Amino acid sequence: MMDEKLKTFLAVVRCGSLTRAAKELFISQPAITMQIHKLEKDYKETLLYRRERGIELTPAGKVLLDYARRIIRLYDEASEEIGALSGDIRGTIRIGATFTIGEYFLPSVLGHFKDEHPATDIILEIENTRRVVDEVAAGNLDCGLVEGPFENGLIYAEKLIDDELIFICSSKHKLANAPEIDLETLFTENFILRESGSGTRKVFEDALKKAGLDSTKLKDLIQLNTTQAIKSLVAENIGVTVISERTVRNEIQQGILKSIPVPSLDLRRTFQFIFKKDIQLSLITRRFVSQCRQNSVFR
Amino acid sequence: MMDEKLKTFLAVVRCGSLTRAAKELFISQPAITMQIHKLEKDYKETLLYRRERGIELTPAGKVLLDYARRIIRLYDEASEEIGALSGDIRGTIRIGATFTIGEYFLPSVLGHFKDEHPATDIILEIENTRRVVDEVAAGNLDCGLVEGPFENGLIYAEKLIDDELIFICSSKHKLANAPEIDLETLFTENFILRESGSGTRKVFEDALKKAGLDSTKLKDLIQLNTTQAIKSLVAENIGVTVISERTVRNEIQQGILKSIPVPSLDLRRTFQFIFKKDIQLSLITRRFVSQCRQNSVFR
DNA sequence: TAAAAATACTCCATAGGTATTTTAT
DNA sequence: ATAAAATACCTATGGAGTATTTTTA
Repeated sequence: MMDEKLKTFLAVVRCGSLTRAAKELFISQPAITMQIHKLEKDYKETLLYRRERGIELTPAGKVLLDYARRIIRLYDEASEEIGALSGDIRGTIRIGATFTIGEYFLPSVLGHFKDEHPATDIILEIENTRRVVDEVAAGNLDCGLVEGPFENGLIYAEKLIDDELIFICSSKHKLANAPEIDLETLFTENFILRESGSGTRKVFEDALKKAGLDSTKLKDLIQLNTTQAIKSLVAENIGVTVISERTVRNEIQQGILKSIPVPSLDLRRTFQFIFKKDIQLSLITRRFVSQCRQNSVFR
Repeated sequence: MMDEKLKTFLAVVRCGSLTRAAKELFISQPAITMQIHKLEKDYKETLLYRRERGIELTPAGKVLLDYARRIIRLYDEASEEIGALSGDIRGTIRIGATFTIGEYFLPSVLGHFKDEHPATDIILEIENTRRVVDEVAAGNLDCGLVEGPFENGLIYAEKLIDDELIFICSSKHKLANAPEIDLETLFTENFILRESGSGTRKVFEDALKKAGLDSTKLKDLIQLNTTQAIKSLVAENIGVTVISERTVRNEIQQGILKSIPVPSLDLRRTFQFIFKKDIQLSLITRRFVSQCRQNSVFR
């Protein structure tokens, strides 16, 4: 089970000698020799230079070492995951997220996750991108969800989704079927926005600031603290708003809400999952990651 | 070699029956039964519901199926890669890249790649992000390098680096030690830029356009078609320029060039490697990807 | 020449084969 | 009733052990 030959190969590399590996694995040294010979016969390449004091890897050995580690890791993860099928998964997961993702997207994911894994403890730390990246790199967090660019050689990043804020109005609004509109014209409309400090509001204000504009110019501001309430008010044609595209995709398809095209503003950002490179993720972390990938808020 | 039991399990799932799998693998049906029983004993879980017409996977079977595929894929890749160590790698790699990456970053990578793998054919298609994404998703390209956000469920994306354009001047320039500067002030300086159509120029003009500004306002424009020449002119204090940060990192560290902080403009983008999901990359593609990850232009 | 790896030889566990029975619908 | 899977039983391969020789710096 689980490819004893590859495990032996890993032990030999780790120990630097067949004899020491034999002691570590509690089998005889000739058994080790045989297993390595079998691998060398299978791959038709010498894997080890036999030196007087221990061994050294050949180029083929180096390639196999990399693959052997990944293969054995998968075997381990498979066992662990199948073993965890019966019985609750226990343990703690430490997640880092930026404000936008942590407050806006994660609550529903964490709800589902806690339902399915009631015996786990979840620690969510909301910080800015730089802090999340640093904490993941330092090993203080199991994974992170960030949207900004960052530089850190210890981090492996995988794109989750792109998020885009769009301007919307009711289908009865006078801008409902308008062609492209500039920001000055749009700013004369009544705006309904999330409160200051909300993720969405922050994305919007940051983009305005980057474009050299001032959000205080917005007219007759109505503030609400839920996306749903804002959508309802916009649908009632009380005003317009800026909102994450994926939260209104259905309403737009049904014709209840309309998107207002504003070409001069870029409100897109890429949500990324980040992990510490070369670290084996815990079972519970892998579960969380796979739930995020499947969750509808990230599709 | 290569875990016959897992291969048998995959064949059984593929065929939907032990008997059919036995025929496909040219071994007896009881042999298949035994191998599956061994797996079930190892993992202490039933893997298959035995139905009258063929089999169905249990939850544990589904988990193992996923891992078995990944494990067998790694075994295949290991064999292929070790086999390729002696003798040139042959074949064709079709790479898609955006203008910015394809013209600006890839040439040096492709140079090295062709040196190390002279027997390969490289097809580089330079298109916009949307086209590259679509062609990779359609299977017409082996991989893609893009910098923009995109939406496509068939695509797996992995961050490569973040690229940032910065404004620079000579250390003798009057802005060399200035604090934050707004764009209007900066635009009164002599600008030295790449020609229209260059990747860097396009990033810059796009960002200006997004910020509602006009690049034609730039004063006394000098145009050159190489980054090196621009760096030399800026160092000679002939003017200022906007340039990819990583191409001047050394000169800034040595104090030859200075970065001019302009807070109102965001010139960052994330370079991403993209692949078609659930497709096994060819050996040559994997080699190219690993060379890109290691190449200094992406660090 | 001394430590480490390879070989020689024996033994037994296990994987595979054929023939047959049991199971599930 | 019948197709498919499980079991019984036999054989042979190969992996592990001990004892010993060969290799390498």
